[in-house]
Amino acid sequence: MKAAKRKKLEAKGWKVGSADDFLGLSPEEVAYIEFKYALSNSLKERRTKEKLSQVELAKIVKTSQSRVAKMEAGDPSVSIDLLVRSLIALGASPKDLAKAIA
Amino acid sequence: MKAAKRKKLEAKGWKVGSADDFLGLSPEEVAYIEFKYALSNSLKERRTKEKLSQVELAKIVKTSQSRVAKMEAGDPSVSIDLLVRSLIALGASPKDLAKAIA
DNA sequence: TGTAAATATGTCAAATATGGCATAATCTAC
DNA sequence: GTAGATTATGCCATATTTGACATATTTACA
Repeated sequence: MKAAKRKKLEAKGWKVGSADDFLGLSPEEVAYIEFKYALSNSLKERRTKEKLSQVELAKIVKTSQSRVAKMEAGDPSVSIDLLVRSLIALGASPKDLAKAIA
Repeated sequence: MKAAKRKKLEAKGWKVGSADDFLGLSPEEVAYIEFKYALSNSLKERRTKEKLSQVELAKIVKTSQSRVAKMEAGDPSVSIDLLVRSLIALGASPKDLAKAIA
């Protein structure tokens, strides 16, 4: 992992370095983060395709606009659970979810 | 949803009825639960295929045997995050994950 | 059968995620 | 430009998830 990307992740609050404190994330950590990013992107895609604002989506998912923003930003404070529930609320099927992460 | 299955879910702690208090879960709730079950099953499959005990897997994932048991049981107290992290720790690729949930 | 390994279940304090709120930054038409 | 809408960021009290532990139950096999 490049130092620049690493810095960016650290600045965003990712806990980097539990496995290797200098060279970067472990493959497992990378895989996990990429999994989340994939869901984030899929969520943003779906929302914009439906021409919903974050406020409108927040209402549908019963959360707040700020949390929707954090979901789409891949903020480390948001769980995969919330991302999946939000995608489902937007009508994503299991196949859609599979396609998003594969 | 059948009353029997419903009772079983309720007994296990699923919050049933937020949408429709008698007839069952909302489609979104069902989709979410099925998503989790798919990951649970995939985890158990992988673990047994690798001939690992729950204790051994717990060590790999840095959790406890009891939590592994709950993961595999689809216990409502376990998050998708933990299931995904565990699957990744067992070597599941994004494709594997996609296949598990599709 | 007994008994040892494996798995399941219940509980809890600590860690993490949550919605909600305020406010800042950014975008969009006029 | 600037007003209004949208999105981003920071914070916090509450809620949920966590690993760990004890203990119960089931399984495998002599």
